[in-house]
Formats: sequence, C-alpha cells, structure tokens
Amino acid sequence: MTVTRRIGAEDSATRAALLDAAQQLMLEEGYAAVTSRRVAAKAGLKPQLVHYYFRTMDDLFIALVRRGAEQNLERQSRALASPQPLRALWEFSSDPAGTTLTMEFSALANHRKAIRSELATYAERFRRRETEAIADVLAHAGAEALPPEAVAVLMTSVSRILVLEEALGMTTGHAEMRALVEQYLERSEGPAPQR
Amino acid sequence: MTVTRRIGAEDSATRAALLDAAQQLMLEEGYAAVTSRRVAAKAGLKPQLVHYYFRTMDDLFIALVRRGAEQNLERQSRALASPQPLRALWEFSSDPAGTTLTMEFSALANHRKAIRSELATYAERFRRRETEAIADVLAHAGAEALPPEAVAVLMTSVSRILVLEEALGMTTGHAEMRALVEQYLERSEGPAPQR
DNA sequence: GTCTATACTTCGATAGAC
DNA sequence: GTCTATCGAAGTATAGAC
Repeated sequence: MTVTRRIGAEDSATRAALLDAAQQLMLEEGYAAVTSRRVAAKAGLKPQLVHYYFRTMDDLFIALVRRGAEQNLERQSRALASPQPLRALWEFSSDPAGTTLTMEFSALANHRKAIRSELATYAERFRRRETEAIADVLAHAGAEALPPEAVAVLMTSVSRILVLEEALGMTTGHAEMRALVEQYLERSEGPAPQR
Repeated sequence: MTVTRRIGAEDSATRAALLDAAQQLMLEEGYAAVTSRRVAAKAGLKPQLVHYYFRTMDDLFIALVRRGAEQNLERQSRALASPQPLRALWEFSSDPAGTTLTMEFSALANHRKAIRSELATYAERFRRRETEAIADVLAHAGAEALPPEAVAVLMTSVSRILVLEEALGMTTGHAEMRALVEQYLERSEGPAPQR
C-alpha cells in the first residue's frame, strides 16, 4: 500500500508552465497529443515532473478545465459589464482558441467521466449567468422578442459551429449567418461602436 | 524501397467489419481509442489485418469518413423527398450518433490535414444541397423569411450543440430552444404529422 | 486472406537518490 | 523540487510463412 505519494504545490510556477504547455498542445494537435512526455518536452522539463504535479493525466486535464473555466467566467463578467453586453458576449464566444479548446474537452469528455462532470458543471454555470444577462437586455424589447434561454443557446451554438467550420476551411452560408447575427445585435443594442 | 505492398480489396467483408468496429469505438470512446489493436480486438481479428486493409491508420480514418459521408448524403436525399423536408432535415441532424461522429471527426481533423480536407469537401456538399432544399421550402413564405443559407447554418449549429451538450448532461435552455425550433417548423411547414 | 513473429517507438507511472 | 533509472503495456508498421 503506497498511501503517501508526494504532489507538488498548486501555486508552483513549474506547475503553471506544465498547464500552459498542455493547453498549447491541445490547441495545436488535439487532446491525444497531450502526453506526459510531450507536455514536459514543450515546457523544457522532464516527463516525471508531470507525475509529480499531477498524479494521473486525468488530474492534469481536470486542472486544465478548472483553470480555463475560472478565466472564462472572469472574461464573461467583463463582457457583461460592457455598454453592449450582447455584442460583447458574441465576440467573446467567437474567439477561436476558446472554442477549439472547449470542443477538444467535449470530445475528451465523451470517454472520461471525471472530465465530463467537471466540464458540465462549469458550462451550466456559464450558461445560466449568460441567460440572466440576456434577459436583462431583452427586458425592454418588443413583444416579438425571443426567449433569453433560447438566445443563449443560439449564440453559443452558432459561434461554436462557425469557428469549427472555419478551422476546417468551410465557408458556405457563413456570410449570411454573420449578417443575420449583426442584424439581431443592432436591433437589440444598436450599431457597433466605433473604435 | 518497398514499392509493392499488398492491400485488401475494397469490397471485402472483413474490411467492412473493421470499419464497423472502428466506428463503434469512435462513438463509444472517442477517436483516440481507434488504434489498430483495439479495432482488431473489437472485430475479433488480428491487429495486423488492419494494416493489410489500410496501409496506415490515417487511411482507415479517411475510409471511415468517406463511407459515412456517402450514407449521410443518401439519408439526406430521403429527407428532402419527404412531405416536410425541413422537419425531416431537423430530425436527421438531431441524430445523436451522427452528430457525435461528426464532432469526433472534426476534433481529429484539427491535427490531421488529410482528414480535414476529406471532411470539409463532404460537409460543403451537404450544406449546399441542404441550402437549396431550404430555399425551395421558403420560396412561398412571407417577406420576413430568414435567408436559406442562414437557416441551414442555424439548423446544423443548434442540433449539433444540443446533442453535444446533452451527452455532457447539460439541459439549461434546451426546452426553450426546442420550442423555438418547433415554432419555426410549424410556421414553415405546418404541424408535425401524426403517426 | 489470414497467420506468426518481430522491430521499434511511445506511453503512464513509480522508486529512490540528490 | 528535480533528477536517474526503470517497468510493463500499448502503439504503428513490416516481413514472410501458410
């Protein structure tokens, strides 16, 4: 029985560097490329250090989800505080890196239940906060307004698929779809601000 | 120089069994589980047979994309011939297995360019056919109708994300989103048929 | 068409010294 | 906290017999 096994501190700079390397690998080559050896190589460290900071590779993935989730909730808060929250949310959810990561995690979650529940918990929280914000914006809209819950799902769905398809090199229908989104944003919050 | 290397016939039943096994693995455990050893084990065959029918694992994945694409284009044709093509397309694209497979392939395509182009070519073809069909349905709709190109993107986006999120165990906003889709289908094609 | 045998690589993970 | 050393398992792929 090896009950005691040393694990590195959570605030370690090395640990953060390993997470950075893992995230970059996931983005560039997919979750299957995130192995202890490759993560270490990318960070310029020895593979065994990965196991010192994360007992298993699952633990590493979960730490990665958690860190990303916290960052995203913060970014979401900033978006909600902007003068055009709907537009800010749309721009945020259109970020290619964020979407690619989320899709990788979703694929990974298909067969690792620890990651699945971690991801689902965070995503539900994100969705509920977004829905509330949308409800506020749409409160003083006409009677023909779409339900805020549906708008939240729509925004996530469309931005994700557009990013995903563009990464594949697809473009059919995208211009029309983006025009429709722009139209909706303008009707709800007015034209995009100049900068 | 090993120029000649035997490859099994395309119409072989064994080859088809290997593809079936690979597809099932991909569905159940993700693309990373599709290895020569595991595919063979699932089909009750020796791992070396995988390399007899597919020179590399990439070749196997490409064959899998191609076979799936042909099946989907056929299913799409049947949907388009139905009395309510829009509703039939929606139901088709809401099929969990199909969506999960597509998402796995998309994640895989992120770092395997041979698969990326294969997938993109097929998806663009699918999208164009769908857009044309939607245009026909919406031709005798009011002036407030959405552009068919955008409707095609919307239907794909929403169905994909709903399936993906439900696999994760997420539900927030889904009921409202489905209600909105139902409303749209009814306005465009009338109520769902009794069966 | 399917088998045995096999080469070589990479993987996750642990023990124990420094 | 980082190192050396090392296990056994699993990965892709090939050669050649039956």
